[in-house]
Amino acid sequence: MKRAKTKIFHDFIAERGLKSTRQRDIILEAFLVSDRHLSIEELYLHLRAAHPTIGYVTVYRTLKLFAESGIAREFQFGDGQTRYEHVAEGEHHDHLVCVRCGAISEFSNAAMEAIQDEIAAAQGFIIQHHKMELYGLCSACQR
Amino acid sequence: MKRAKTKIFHDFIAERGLKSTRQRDIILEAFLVSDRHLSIEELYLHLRAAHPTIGYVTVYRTLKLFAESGIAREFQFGDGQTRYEHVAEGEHHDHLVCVRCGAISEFSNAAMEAIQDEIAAAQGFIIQHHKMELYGLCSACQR
DNA sequence: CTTTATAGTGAAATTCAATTTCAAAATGAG
DNA sequence: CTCATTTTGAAATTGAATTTCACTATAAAG
Ligand SMILES: [Mn+2]
Ligand SMILES: [Mn+2]
Ligand SMILES: [Zn+2]
Ligand SMILES: [Zn+2]
Repeated sequence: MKRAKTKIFHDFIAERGLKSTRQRDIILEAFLVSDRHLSIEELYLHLRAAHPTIGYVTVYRTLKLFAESGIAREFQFGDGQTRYEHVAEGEHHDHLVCVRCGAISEFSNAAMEAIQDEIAAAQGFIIQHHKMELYGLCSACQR
Repeated sequence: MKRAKTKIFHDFIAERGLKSTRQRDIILEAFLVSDRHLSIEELYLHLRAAHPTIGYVTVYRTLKLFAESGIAREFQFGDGQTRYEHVAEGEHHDHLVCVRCGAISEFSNAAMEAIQDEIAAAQGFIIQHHKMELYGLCSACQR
């Protein structure tokens, strides 16, 4: 799946007449290897260890491109930082966010998505995307 | 219900040893009379017409107090502004947000809330609050 | 009706992540 | 290789949220 996302992004770059650069490849690799919901700052700091010359702005712009190309989703979990995760085509899940430790876990529920469609249909509304997040205490933080 | 919220807020003010001020009463009245999802800026500009001396910061701080007292909820619908709406005790609803005209409509669905509880229970997660928003085109914007 | 301690107000300053600007560097088509 | 175009990264800017601070208002006490 990492290979698939890499291809999707490279195709996107080609289609748009953009250029393939060393920085984009490095950022893409680091992003795909992570299984976290990374903020720009976090990914930038992580990269800086091995690649001190890559700038914050390049990480920022590249994550935006990932989202545009379809290999990433952008989130606001309310901690003041925009976060990104890589997702496979057609895949979808929502999140549980621990308000104490910040841990983020995932779930996917067909019944819930079906209800959303019903609600929208009832109001003649066409859904483009949605936000479904449960905030509270993860099991580890309940002690 | 406007009376009820006014009382709740005044009780809150009293309990916390805060003071009753002309500004807070004016802001409360304007807030309760509206049925919109107001940003700080919007409420501030609206108030300024009749009360030019009330400052933005006071509106900001007062809306925060409303939220703390339980008569208001705070939202981020992704347009870069924090929004507030007044809600009755125990009442709950979620939102449909039109990405074109910004219209916000509401819904409430017991089955959906029940599924949320199941999902959290399955992961041993304790929900404190949630975010459920459907983004897309309202019926008026589909032409 | 004072006095007085405490809270509130509003303008201005600050914060901070996001975004834009710009001059220099890199890419890749021809 | 050449050259038009894109990319990069540092620095500057933006904009909403938040804090600071000197002054004012509130209300409890006398
Ligand atoms: Mn996720
Ligand atoms: Mn609402
Ligand atoms: Zn936790
Ligand atoms: Zn609309």
